[in-house]
Amino acid sequence: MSRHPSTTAASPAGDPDAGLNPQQREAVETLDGPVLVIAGAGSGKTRTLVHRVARLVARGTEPEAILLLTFTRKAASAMLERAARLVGPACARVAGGTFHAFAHRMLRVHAPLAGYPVSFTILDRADTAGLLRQLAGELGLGGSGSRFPKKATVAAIFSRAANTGGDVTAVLERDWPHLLAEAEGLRRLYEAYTAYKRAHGLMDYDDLLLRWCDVLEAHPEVREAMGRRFRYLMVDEYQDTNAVQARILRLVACGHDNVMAVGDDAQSIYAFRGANFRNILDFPKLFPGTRIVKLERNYRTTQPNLDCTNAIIAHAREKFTKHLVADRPGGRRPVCFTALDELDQARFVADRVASYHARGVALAEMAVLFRAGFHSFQLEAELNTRGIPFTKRGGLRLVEAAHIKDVLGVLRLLVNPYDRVAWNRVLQLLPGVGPKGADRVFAAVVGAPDPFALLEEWPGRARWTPQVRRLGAYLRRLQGADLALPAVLERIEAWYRPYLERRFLEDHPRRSQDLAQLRGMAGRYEDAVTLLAEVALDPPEPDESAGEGDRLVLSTIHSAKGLEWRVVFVIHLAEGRFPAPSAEGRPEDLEEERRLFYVATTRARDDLYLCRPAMLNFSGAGLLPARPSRFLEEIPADLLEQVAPASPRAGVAVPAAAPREAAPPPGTGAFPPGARVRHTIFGPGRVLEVLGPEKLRVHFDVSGEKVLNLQYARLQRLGG
DNA sequence: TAACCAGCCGTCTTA
DNA sequence: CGGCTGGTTA
Repeated sequence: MSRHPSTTAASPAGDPDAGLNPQQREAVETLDGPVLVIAGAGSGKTRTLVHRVARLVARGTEPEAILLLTFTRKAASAMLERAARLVGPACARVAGGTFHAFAHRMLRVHAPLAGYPVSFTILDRADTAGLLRQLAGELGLGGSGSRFPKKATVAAIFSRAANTGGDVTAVLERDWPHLLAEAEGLRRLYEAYTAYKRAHGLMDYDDLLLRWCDVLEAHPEVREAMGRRFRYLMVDEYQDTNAVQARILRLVACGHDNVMAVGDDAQSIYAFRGANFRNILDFPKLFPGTRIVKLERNYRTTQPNLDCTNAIIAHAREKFTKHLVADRPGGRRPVCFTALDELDQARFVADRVASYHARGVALAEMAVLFRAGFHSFQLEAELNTRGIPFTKRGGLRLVEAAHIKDVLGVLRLLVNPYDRVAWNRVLQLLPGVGPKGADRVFAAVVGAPDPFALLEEWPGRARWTPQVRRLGAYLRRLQGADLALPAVLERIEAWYRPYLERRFLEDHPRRSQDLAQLRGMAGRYEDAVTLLAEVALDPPEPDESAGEGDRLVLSTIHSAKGLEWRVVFVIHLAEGRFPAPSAEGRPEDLEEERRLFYVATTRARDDLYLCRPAMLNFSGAGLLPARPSRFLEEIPADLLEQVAPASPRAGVAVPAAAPREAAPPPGTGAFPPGARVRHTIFGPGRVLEVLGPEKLRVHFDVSGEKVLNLQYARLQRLGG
């Protein structure tokens, strides 16, 4: 590579790095060797990464030799576009994407080294749940009325086990002690699940990273080739990586150690997915000689907003001490709005949005953020009635809908005719075929050299035999037709239409629009394998192709990571909503909830609104007074401008006393016999008997009967 | 014995 | 809206 002195990086417009502060410059100019950038929110870390890419290219580094790993593929391409504007179109050739996409791309070549076929299939969450259900059934676990945990829990346990060496019992002891009674069954299921995936060419999200890591560890020639191919590695959002990702990074950087990791420990919000923000602390151990750079100047927002966000993170138990100082002058205090209820909150947001819009702020420059996907339902309704266009990020996605999965299931069979999850789905579309019938057909498919031909000559005498034969013939013809991807999808849709109409009597027109959209996206991908991987790893958002025009952004906080808007509303800042009830009683989870609140509030450039409804609709229990979120109460009152509803709406009582008084610690009166409840450790259950003013006998779905003392027990009322 | 259907329950975040 | 349950049907 050429070695221009770094200070003379060429640019027609003079110094392209003008305007960078000394810390950013230091990060940009340290081109060789390991660098760790601890960056505060809004400190211009994207800008820093962009300039470093530009600097590398300007001094003659081949763009293909630079690998930029970011949280989403979109973040990578946005950065590369900016870099291209800075030094030229060559930057577009920089390799970039998520760890999972990178691992997938590499495994499409090297999968056989990990004992997998090159045409393996990726299992998403629902696929995993379905497979676990089947395997549990085969092992005689988890029948109705048993105490076996829910599939989502099982999947979480297995994910953690896979990432920590495969010891299910150890994981249970640490994180799910109340499930230790099921350890034996879970261990058997884990082994069956692992063996099954390997035997049938299926990988879940963890496998993509783990198998790629295995290949790198066992094959020095592969990792040396990686080291030669990618000379410069950059990782954004490093606080959200897990131990396996750190190992992959270590292995891919072999031979040069030119790695820059950028992250903010205060914004670590993916622990539930195995991310560990202590990774940041360990980076210097992984890469000896690491240079550490801190970015503490904030360019995004104003001092009053920053005072508020600093106050939030000051309560974090564990943190690097970073005190952000705003670069921008002026600004006003964030507004804390106490709404009567959820409708009032929705109206307030819609009013303000409309008035900003009238004053010239584009809708797309404003965002409403919330903890969970369903928290925005009422607001969506309000926006619809007022005709304010919006787009929603996070929550349920196009590719998770049943009809899309049906169509993709057929595509998966064409790619991998031994994909059990796909067979299951497709076979059960046939009227009369249920789980048992699908199992029987699949059992024969496993040993068949040509599964489609086998179906064509299906010998069974069941009523649905002709349908199975027709399906086999159809699949064989489709496979032989050798069509381009959009044409294949068109054929699948035509075949699927009768089933669609049968299955979704009410709303098949809407669903078939989704299918058309899927077909439209298919043109972008070269083959089915790529489409399926993209859909699993980086689900395309339907709105970005169809969403012309100016739209307000509604987003979960997780999906808002790394983005910013002029005006930000955070809604549902009430106990019971935020922090998430499931974090109750788990100090580590509560810390993560606080960091999540921090991420939300640091998205605002100009105006920040913190909204809390004083009354909330709790499922089953009805409308109840809700205390403000504990995180809201941690902010010193003088840092916020308090706003209450102008006039109470008719028919809605405003709780007169402070809401904290309005909801005393619930006595047994809140839990009558028969009520559905949830306990932080024992999970859901039903009240059997009230034994005293503070004592209840409860039957828990998973762990059976317990006597609880309400003075200590954290019990939550559910519907029912 | 397996599939189907109606009704009920509860909803966290995600590559 | 989707997953689960329990009763009904072929």
